[in-house]
Amino acid sequence: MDESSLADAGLRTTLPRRLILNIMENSAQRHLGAEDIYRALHESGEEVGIATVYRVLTQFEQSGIVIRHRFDGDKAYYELNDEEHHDHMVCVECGRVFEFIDDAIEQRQREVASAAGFVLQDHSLCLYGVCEGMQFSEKCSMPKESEPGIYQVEED
Amino acid sequence: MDESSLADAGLRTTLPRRLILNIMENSAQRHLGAEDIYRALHESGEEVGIATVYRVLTQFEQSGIVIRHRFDGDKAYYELNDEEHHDHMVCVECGRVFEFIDDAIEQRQREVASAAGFVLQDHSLCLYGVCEGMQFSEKCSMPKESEPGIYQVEED
DNA sequence: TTTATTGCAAAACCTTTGCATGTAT
DNA sequence: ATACATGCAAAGGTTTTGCAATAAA
Repeated sequence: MDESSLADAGLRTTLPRRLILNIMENSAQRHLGAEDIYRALHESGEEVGIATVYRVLTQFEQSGIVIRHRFDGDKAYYELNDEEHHDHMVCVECGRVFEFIDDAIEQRQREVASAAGFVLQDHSLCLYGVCEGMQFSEKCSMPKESEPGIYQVEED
Repeated sequence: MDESSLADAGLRTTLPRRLILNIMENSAQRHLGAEDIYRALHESGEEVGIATVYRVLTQFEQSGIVIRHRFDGDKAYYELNDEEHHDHMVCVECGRVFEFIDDAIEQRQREVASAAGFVLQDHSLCLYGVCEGMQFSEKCSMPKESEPGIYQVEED
């Protein structure tokens, strides 16, 4: 995912767009809210308006550069679309977001949709619970989001 | 689910609470937004403030009388908690919400969580697509929500 | 130069809250 | 009588929009 994705998406290569793309690529957190990005911009001295952040994120979503999530709260979270579909687990204690892939669930969803005559376009699955780290300590000790963190469960 | 559920929940039996419970029990739509309920109240001549609607729905959720969903948009939808867990399919064309139960998916979620050391508390799964009715006509011809509409897919 | 993009402030939208009044127990 | 519930209006948080100024093509 480099800057050419902007051109590919039919978006002019502007400073705000390059900056936001950069932040999302280099953030320790894969899942960022608009306000997080706005804050990161200002912390690095870049004066980009919050309206622009929202507009850019919306354009990024429409062109497939990012995926917008709305886990459980009232604000949206954005993550780069790495073309590898995954679902999410959110720790209700520490708020951290984990990703996982499970082919059996994916397959089953297709069957459910098909059985109901539904043409499946998309889905969102989010598990809520307490992560391993928070079960035994105040501080979460699970791998950071910036580390490889996709759990692939073995098929039976 | 009758009015005694209010007492069971430790909530005083007040007019607004009875009215809202009634609307949710008798609505053709199982999934209602706060505004929908507010409108229904006013259409039947009951003067209940929108703040009360929100407060009552929050209390209902906290006492397990209703379940709050936040499908994809920015507003919340509430449905009576019939004690039978199910997931949802939302038609992106007509907006109708369908319910389904799939034990294989439920089981697999437990396995995924467990494999990640996660203590699972809850989950939300929503499939998005085009319902059968909308594939062939302008008008959706799928069973109305008020009719029995839970799709139970056979296990393999 | 032409068209898209930005910034600002204002508004839209859904939801929550403070406070005085009213109601259930 | 007491504690809880309500209505109103005001405020909260997030996201969108109008419009004049600016920058990319």
